[in-house]
Amino acid sequence: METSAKTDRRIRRTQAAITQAFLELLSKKTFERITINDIAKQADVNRGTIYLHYADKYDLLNACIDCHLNAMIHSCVFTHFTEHKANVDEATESLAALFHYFEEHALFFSSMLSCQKTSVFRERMVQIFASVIQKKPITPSNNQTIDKQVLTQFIASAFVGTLEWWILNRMPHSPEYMAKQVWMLLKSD
Amino acid sequence: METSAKTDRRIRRTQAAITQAFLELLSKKTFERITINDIAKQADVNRGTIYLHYADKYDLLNACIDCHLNAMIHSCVFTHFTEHKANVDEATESLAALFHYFEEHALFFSSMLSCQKTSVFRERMVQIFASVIQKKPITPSNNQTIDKQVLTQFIASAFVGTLEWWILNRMPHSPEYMAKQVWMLLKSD
DNA sequence: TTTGAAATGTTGATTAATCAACAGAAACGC
DNA sequence: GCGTTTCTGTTGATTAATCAACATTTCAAA
Repeated sequence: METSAKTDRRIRRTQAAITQAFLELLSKKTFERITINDIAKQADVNRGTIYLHYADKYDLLNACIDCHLNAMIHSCVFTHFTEHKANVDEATESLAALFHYFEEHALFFSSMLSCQKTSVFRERMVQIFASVIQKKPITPSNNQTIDKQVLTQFIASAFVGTLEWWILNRMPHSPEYMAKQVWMLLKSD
Repeated sequence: METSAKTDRRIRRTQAAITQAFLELLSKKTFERITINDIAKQADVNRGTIYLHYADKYDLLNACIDCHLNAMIHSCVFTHFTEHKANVDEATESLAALFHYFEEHALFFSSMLSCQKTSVFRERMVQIFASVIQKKPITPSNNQTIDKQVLTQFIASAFVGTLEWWILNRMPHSPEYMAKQVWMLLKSD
């Protein structure tokens, strides 16, 4: 992803404006009711310009999902809690950071999770978490005959499902509390 | 000032970005210490682009002054307090709105007033207030042999001086209080 | 159903912004 | 003082964004 290194400043600016405008609109309207005209007006960009970057609003949606999931992963020092040395403090801090990211962008995630494309978005969430988890040597303990892939999918699904529940139920607990709870559950595996 | 009607969207955007960046920088550094590079970086604009719109940073400063003084005049329903029917409530409300505008943009005005170009900025302030006052039929009462121009200059100077004192002394009174006081003084003339 | 308004996606010509490179001026530390 | 760095203002070639216009399509209301 050699993004911002050499890309023209105008491209960076307009893409940022478009995606931000799109997210702003997503906090007011549902995805289906958002038009290209709306986005262009909100982003202060010519309507035709949007088509220079995205085929249609579905393409834009996917790009936004990519961007956001990527930002989410990078927002927390996510690598910590999959390391051998299971430093409890570091791990829960990382998890809390992740929950904080969700809290901060709750509008986006709840929009994504509550619209028709729920399953698509959930699948992509699980996928990206699974790929992150898979990169790290997980669960040195309890190494009975448990398939690594199965375990990865198991953890990722549990994680995403918990996040989804937390977001859609308007975050009934604090990020720190959730981080603690999830960490305890992860350790027991 | 047929500004936004037909001007290219890109011009509007970049000029807005540049002037806003300039104001943001003015709240941190003094004018003399601000470089074109700083402005370009803050505005996320190529350095050369600035020269497409402004000859140098002094030209930019003047343009910003124009813009800000214009916005200030239009921010309050300023016409009220120069009308015949001296509705006290409306007048003080307008004045309070004006003081509120100053309070909100105190950083800009204090930067302008406390730098070397104090006199230039003050003169322009007096000038614009005088032109606004002059447009309206003022002081129907007490119409002794008082030259209208003299009166205009008198009021404008008093007004600007009071604003300047208020800003540079870190706004020791509330906008409402100042509006009341100034209105009482204006009525006595 | 028909009509009218708004959204879509695309086109070509035009314009603004970018980038890299330049030479000269000012500012800074040694 | 001198050398280094940074800022300045300008250049020309290149690219991205704009605008107006177009034919379709969608959609809501008469």
